[in-house]
Amino acid sequence: MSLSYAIEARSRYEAPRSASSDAAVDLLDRMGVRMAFAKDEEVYGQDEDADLIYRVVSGAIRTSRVMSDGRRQIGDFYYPGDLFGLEAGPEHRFSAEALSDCVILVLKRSALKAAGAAPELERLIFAATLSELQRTQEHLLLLGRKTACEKVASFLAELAERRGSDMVDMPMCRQDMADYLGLTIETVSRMLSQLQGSSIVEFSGCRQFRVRNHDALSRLAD
Amino acid sequence: MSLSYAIEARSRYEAPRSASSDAAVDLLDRMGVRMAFAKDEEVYGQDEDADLIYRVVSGAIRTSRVMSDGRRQIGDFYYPGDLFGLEAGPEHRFSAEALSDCVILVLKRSALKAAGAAPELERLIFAATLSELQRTQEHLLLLGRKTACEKVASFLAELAERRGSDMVDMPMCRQDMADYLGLTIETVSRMLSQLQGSSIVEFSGCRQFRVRNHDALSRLAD
DNA sequence: CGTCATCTTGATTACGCTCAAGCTCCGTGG
DNA sequence: CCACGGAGCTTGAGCGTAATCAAGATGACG
Repeated sequence: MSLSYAIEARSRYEAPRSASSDAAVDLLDRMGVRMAFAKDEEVYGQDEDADLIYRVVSGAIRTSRVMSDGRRQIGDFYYPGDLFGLEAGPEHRFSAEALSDCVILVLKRSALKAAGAAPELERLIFAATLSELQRTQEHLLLLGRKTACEKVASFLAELAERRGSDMVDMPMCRQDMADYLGLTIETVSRMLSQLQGSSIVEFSGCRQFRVRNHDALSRLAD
Repeated sequence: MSLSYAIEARSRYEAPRSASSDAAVDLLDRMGVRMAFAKDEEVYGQDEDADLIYRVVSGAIRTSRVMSDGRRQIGDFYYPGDLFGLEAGPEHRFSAEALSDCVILVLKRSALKAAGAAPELERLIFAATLSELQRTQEHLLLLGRKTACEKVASFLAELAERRGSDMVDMPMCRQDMADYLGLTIETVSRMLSQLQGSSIVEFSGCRQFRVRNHDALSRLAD
C-alpha cells in the first residue's frame, strides 16, 4: 500500500479514477467472484469470520449492528463501486445485508495477499479504508451532536450530493434511515413532513424526492 | 502523565507486537521528530493541511470537531503508542489537542513515502487505520443507540479494560467525556453518581475511580 | 379490488437538556 | 498554615425534544 493516499483517495462518488486505480479495479474484477444477493439477504453476519472482502457491482448494501435487546445501528450504506467488509480483527463486527437485489464481487483476503506484487491493489484498499474512516467520523458528529431535523436534512443532502441530481430515489426504508440516524421511524417521518412543509424538499412517493431549496437544506445540515 | 500508560498502551488492544512491527516502530522513531505540547495546546486544527502523521510518546490527545455554533464532538482519545492524524483527504476534518502535557512523535508523510522500501511501515499504518475504523464503528453504536447510563458505563468499562487495572485515572475532564458521549456534563455527572450509588464504581476524586462490580458494569455497557 | 406492509399523524410520556445554585478541590497569597 | 478565589464538578427544578403508544393513510402486489 502507498502513503500517497492524499492524491489517490478519490472521494467516493465524484472524482474520476486515476489510471492506476482503474488498473487495480480491473485486477479486482479478475480476481473476484460475482455473487447475486436477494433483497434483505445477508452477505455476512456479525461475528462471522472476515476472510473475504466485497465490492458492490450493482444494487446497494447496508451494514448493521444489533444489540442483544434488538436495538440496531446502521454503519453505512454502500453503492456500486464501494468496497466493504474490511475489518481490523478476524471477525466482522457489523453484518451486511442487501438493501435491494444486488450483485457483489467477492474476493478472498488470502488471494489478495498472495498477489502481493500488486501495490496498486493495496493502495486502493488502503484508500477505501481511509475514506470509510472519514465517512464514519462524519457520522459520529451527526449522531452525537445534531438534532433530529439536522440529521434528516444531512441525510437527504448527502443522498442528493452523491446522486448529483435533484431527483433522488432512496433505496432504503424508513426503518433503515432511522437506524442510521439514531432516531425512530416516527421522528424521521415527522421531520420529512416538516422539510416538505417548508418547501425544502418535495416527495413523490415515500422513496423519491426532489430538492427544492439546496441552500436551506445544507444550512439545516450544517 | 504516568509511566504505566507508556508501558501499557504500546499496542492498544489485542495482540502483542510482532518482531516486524517492532522494527517498524523503531523506524518510525528514527524518522520522526519529537515535539512537546502543553495541556490544551493544539497539535493541528480542523481544515489544516494533513501532511504529517503523529504518534503519542507520552501524555494523551483528543481529536475533536466543532460545529459553527460551538457544539463539539470528540472523535477519540489517543494514548502512548497510538498513531493519529491519518486522513483520507488533504485536510484534517478534526482538530487534535493535548489532553495533558505530552510528547508527540511527528513524521512527514512525504518522508514516509520516500522510505517506500519499508513495507513493515505501511503495514503498521494500515493496521492502525483499520483499528481506528473499528473503534469509530463502536463509537457509532454508542452514540446512536445507547442510553446516557449505558454510554457512561461503556466509557468507564473501556477505560478500565485498557488500563487493565481496577484503579483508573482519567486524563480527561467531564466536558471531554460529555462531548465524546454526546451528552452534557450534567448528565455525565448524574450517571457517574448513579453508578457510584449502585456500588458499581467508586470515585476517589473526580478523576480517579475503581471498578467494584465488573459484571454489572459490562452488563450496563452491553 | 382487497390485503398487508410501510408510512404518516396524533396524543402522551420520559429522558436528557437547560438554567441555577451549591460544593469540592487546588493553587495562591496573606 | 489557613483564608480566599476560581475552575470544575455535582445536584436540583423545570422544560423540551424525541420516544412511545395508538390510529389512520398510503401504496405495492397478488
